[in-house]
Amino acid sequence: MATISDVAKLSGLSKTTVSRVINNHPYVSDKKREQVLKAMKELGYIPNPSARRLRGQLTTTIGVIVPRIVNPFFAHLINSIEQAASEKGYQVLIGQSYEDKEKEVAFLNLLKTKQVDGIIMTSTENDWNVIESYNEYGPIMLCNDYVNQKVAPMIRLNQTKGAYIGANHLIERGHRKIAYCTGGLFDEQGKGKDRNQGFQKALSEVGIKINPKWIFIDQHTIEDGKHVLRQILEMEDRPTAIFTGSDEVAGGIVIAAKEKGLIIPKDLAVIGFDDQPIAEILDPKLTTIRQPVDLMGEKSIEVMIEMLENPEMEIRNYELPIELIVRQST
Amino acid sequence: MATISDVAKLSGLSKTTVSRVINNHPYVSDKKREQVLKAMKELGYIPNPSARRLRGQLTTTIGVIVPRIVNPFFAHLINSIEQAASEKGYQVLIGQSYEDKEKEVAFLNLLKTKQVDGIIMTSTENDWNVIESYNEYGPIMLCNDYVNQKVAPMIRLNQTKGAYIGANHLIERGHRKIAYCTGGLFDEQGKGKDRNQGFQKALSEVGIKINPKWIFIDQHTIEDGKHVLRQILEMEDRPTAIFTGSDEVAGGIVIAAKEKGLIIPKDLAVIGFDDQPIAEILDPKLTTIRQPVDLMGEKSIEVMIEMLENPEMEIRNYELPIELIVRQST
DNA sequence: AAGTTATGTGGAACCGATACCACAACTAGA
DNA sequence: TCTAGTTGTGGTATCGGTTCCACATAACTT
Repeated sequence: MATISDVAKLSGLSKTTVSRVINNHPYVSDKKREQVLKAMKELGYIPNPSARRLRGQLTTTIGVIVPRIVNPFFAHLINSIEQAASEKGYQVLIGQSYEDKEKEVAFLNLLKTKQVDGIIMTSTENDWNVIESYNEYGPIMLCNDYVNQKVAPMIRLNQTKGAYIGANHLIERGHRKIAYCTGGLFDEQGKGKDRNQGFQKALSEVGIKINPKWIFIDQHTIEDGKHVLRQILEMEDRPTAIFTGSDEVAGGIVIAAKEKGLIIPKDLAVIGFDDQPIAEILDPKLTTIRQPVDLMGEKSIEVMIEMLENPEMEIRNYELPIELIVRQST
Repeated sequence: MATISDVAKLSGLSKTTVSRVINNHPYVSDKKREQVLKAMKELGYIPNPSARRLRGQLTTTIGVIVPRIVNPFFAHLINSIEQAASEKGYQVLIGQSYEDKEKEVAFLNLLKTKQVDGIIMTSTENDWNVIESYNEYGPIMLCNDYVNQKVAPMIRLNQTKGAYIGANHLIERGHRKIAYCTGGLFDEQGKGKDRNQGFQKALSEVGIKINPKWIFIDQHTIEDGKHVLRQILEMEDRPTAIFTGSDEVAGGIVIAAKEKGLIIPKDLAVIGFDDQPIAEILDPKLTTIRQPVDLMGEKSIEVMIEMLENPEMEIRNYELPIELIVRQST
């Protein structure tokens, strides 16, 4: 592998001049610039990122933490972040936390060792005070998930509103016995709590009391959804509609319901969250709450680069529109 | 951020000794090892990977190229590779080629600059002679996709057999008018060609001639599948069954067919490929050919590490089982 | 007892880039 | 014409590790 010294030697110039050409510094004559460029091409030279990272500050790499890429929502989010980043000349380093605190910390350490310039977190496992301690090594921001303190820039959706319009839609369809599936455990802060609030608000506004038996927590996958439906079938007093925190769980419910001979939405109305591809694949197609993934990615990169260029930037939240997509499952 | 010198100073020893402790070298007395460990903990020291990469050889990082992570098949493949890698103490660096030759080359360059120890390619965009030129900088292997020369270790499935058993299944169900969707263009080598052969073999064995009007190339997405169905509907002489190169295309066909009032499998039998989650979500559930993603990931890492440890290793192919999953769409 | 070999430690060069500093040459203003 | 500023170039220290080499001491051989 050719090094900067090889290029310097071949072009008959110094390493400094070569470095200036690489980095588009001023004060290099056109003639020597040409010489360097020619030598670089001839040798197939590529600067060694390790050396640059070690010496310089900027790595032009942004880290993105997701819980798991097999979740299509996050796959699409990564995708949109990467697209936006590459337009700005940044690379993206993907890390999966697998919902594990230690894995998350391991990834945050990339900031310490200057492997990435900044980190976009799409989920948080550790408490904020743990994460915060890494902030001195580089900017950290949140996209999708959030904490309810103004500690870092956040790209967020109004989850309260999302859950509210979803629940409201069910109420407008005439339902009063509404079940609720959430991904989090009890979620003292962040997405889960806000959705809970939106859901509760919609119901209490029309005087519906929530039946605690119809609350399902820690539901994530299609399998979880199937299991929820089975539980519902065993109840004497069954809900007529169900609000879920993800299209996958909703999908599981729809699939299992059909297997058991239920008609959707007549026997059970189901509403999802995210507007993932699965929502259109299901039969009946899923009514869901759309999260604008592409916008989220774009905005994240925009804000991240702003932070990188101006570390003293004011911390603020960016709220993106959330929208109800009515299809056939309600 | 603490450096090795800080640790050396605090423990009252030399950088050399600290380095030996980090790397588990012999010839360090227990007493000094303890001192170093204590100092490391006290400072929250983490070795800087850039510095290690720059000087040393090993990066304990393996690169994986996929076309795009939003394709669930590849998301799962990455996932299984990452799981296996992390068990062996390796990290994984994910690169998306977006089916673009230049992006693929850019990723291969990580090998040149010692950012990764080796690369696992799950798809190939460039000709092998382009890719081969990077082989001198580190091991390259193929997983999923392959070329028909014994140039690099390959983890592959017998695609010919896969297509053969799929087509055969349709024939056994009584179909003689069978359409064919493939992902590749004309695919002079690799997966596409082998599948074509398997498909042709099954048909010609029972004396069926292929109708060129029923061959659809370059089909990848759900949308593509919908489009294929519309084309079929416009034909005077329609196929009664269709073999597709991916569950997504098959899914699109199923969805569009239902919209047009066709009954599957009565009016049209559909068979997919990959056994992705979508196969079980669809209604009717998709008959498909399963690729053992978890096995593929495990085996890839096993072989990659073997290559890293023994560069002179014999090049061979590893064939994994492929299997027909019969559900409701045929 | 003298000569090997095994064990333990530190100094310093080195990996490949960047950036500070010194200096040369040229341009412009007074 | 002289000083001050602009433009262009190279030498060298530096980033944070690893590794070669020299050297010291302890443990075995004959």
